[in-house]
Amino acid sequence: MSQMNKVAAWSSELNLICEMRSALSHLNKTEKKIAQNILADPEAATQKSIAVLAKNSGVSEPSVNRFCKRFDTTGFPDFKLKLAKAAVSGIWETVHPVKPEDDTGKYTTKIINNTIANLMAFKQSVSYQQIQLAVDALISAKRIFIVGLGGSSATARDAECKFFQSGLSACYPVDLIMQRMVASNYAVGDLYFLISQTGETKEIIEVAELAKLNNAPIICLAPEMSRLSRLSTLKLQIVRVNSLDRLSFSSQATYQVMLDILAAGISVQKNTTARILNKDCFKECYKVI
Amino acid sequence: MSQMNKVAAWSSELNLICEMRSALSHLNKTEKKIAQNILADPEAATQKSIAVLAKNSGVSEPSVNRFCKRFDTTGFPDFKLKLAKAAVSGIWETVHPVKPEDDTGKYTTKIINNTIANLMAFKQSVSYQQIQLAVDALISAKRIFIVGLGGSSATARDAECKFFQSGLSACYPVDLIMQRMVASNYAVGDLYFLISQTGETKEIIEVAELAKLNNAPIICLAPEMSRLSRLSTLKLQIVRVNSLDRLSFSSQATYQVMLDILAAGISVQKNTTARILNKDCFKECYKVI
DNA sequence: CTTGCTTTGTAGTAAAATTACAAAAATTAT
DNA sequence: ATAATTTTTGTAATTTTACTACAAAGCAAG
Repeated sequence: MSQMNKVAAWSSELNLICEMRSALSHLNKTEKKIAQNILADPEAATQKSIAVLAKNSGVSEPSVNRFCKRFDTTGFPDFKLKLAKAAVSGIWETVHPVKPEDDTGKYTTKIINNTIANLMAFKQSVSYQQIQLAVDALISAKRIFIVGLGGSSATARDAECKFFQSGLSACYPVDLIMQRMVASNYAVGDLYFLISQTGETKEIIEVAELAKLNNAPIICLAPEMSRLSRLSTLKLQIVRVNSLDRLSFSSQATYQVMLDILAAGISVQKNTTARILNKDCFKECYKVI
Repeated sequence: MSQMNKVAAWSSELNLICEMRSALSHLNKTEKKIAQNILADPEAATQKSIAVLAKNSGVSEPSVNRFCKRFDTTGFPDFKLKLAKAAVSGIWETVHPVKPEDDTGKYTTKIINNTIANLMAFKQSVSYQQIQLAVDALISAKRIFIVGLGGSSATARDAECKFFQSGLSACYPVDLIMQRMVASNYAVGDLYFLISQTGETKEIIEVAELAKLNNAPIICLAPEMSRLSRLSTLKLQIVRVNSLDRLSFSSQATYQVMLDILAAGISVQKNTTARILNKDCFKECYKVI
């Protein structure tokens, strides 16, 4: 009974999963068994019957039932319902690393959830002002040169397509020598758009330094506090949820969304008729998408 | 029974509430009574028992049960669970188009939300079995040729990087002539990985047809029911939340996440030590990321 | 060691959901 | 128009699931 009130007092929090996690240390052994079993995979727990859950946790059914009631639910079915809701809204709370023993379903959902988590973090940290400035700079530039190496080369190519589609003159030189050439031959109206997931790769820093020599404007898409970031005039910083191994998810999806945002901004800012015209013109050359 | 199949076919959509709403016009009167009763207050419906819901709707209990099963749930409790989730997801129910009058903050959050909605839909519709098959096929292939055009060229490049990073022999021929050459010179052990956002672009269909002539295995990353999809031996289908203008968000992020999943699958499946070795070897050549 | 209190499990009960089957409605063919 | 067939809906029985009452086990204080 004393336990009951204690736990009930925390139930004002956001969601069941949070509650359970924070209550964990205050629970007795039977309750802890149940809680840990549920927290190990809340999504899966919502599919189980009270009998299965009890057996899996190594406790009796009434213990599970009592456990549920402690978290101000009317019983097991109600608990499952609230758990399901919490699992949906709480995907981005924690990032789950992919493990070697994960089966297809496990690693698939983990990666999707991790990517969503990353996007949520991005949403909270993104600076509208920086985006606005970037859009202005991109629109007013005569030529945009995009550089990205390794894993970011795909992102660079994507940027080229999207900017071009929005009616800008964008170019992504593929090889390193061309990139250096482009960086050293700055002309007024040029803009460099540099992409890096680390912000530390030697070759892209070189490109930035070359551009810097001519006081060229540089927009970077890179982690904050990176070397590339420091060399740039305008920083579009990407926060990382946390540094997991490369398996668990890539942050490229977030980069791509940033490009979508810039493209939208460009199109919105230029008047709409012009945009449609440009889009159609582009269709002719490329058979878009 | 005929109805059953019809409705089940739509169930690849985002969430139960959307599904019900869009199915509404195709339901018969008994089903419609139930659907309207639930849609009037989905949140409340999750609290009711099948008996109450049946009575409120003026139908029998088994009718409610049958109704639930039409929406690919295992029964009433499962239906309630999915309904609860759908009711929570709130923001993701509808995808918001970017409008010309939107300010920076508006279109930024819209695009992020839309992308998340798309990922959620993807998560619900993705077939683990297909992923498993694709991973198997990729691992056992001697050479993998990737083709993507226009907007998908960036995705193709990304696939090349990711597969390569996982220790596979992947190649993305950039120009069309090379792509055709590669497609017509199939050798045993080759695998074609074709990417298209429409699945209808003439040139990629050509590539698929060339490969098909030699009975080559083709994996496609394309919308379901597209021409490219029909030509492929293994289909990794991407569901679109709905077809908004290209401004509101791109589906490329979802494609990229699919690649992340495949890469993870490959790495998990091959033994871990080999993976790390390959990664390091790759680092030498490329200075990864 | 015993008493009193708390916690946990067993067994029985109640409720909820599902299935099998039959009746009714709707559709089709004659 | 009506008989025959198919589809849809409801009734009743069954099964599953969750809950309650109570008893046994564990624990703390005297």
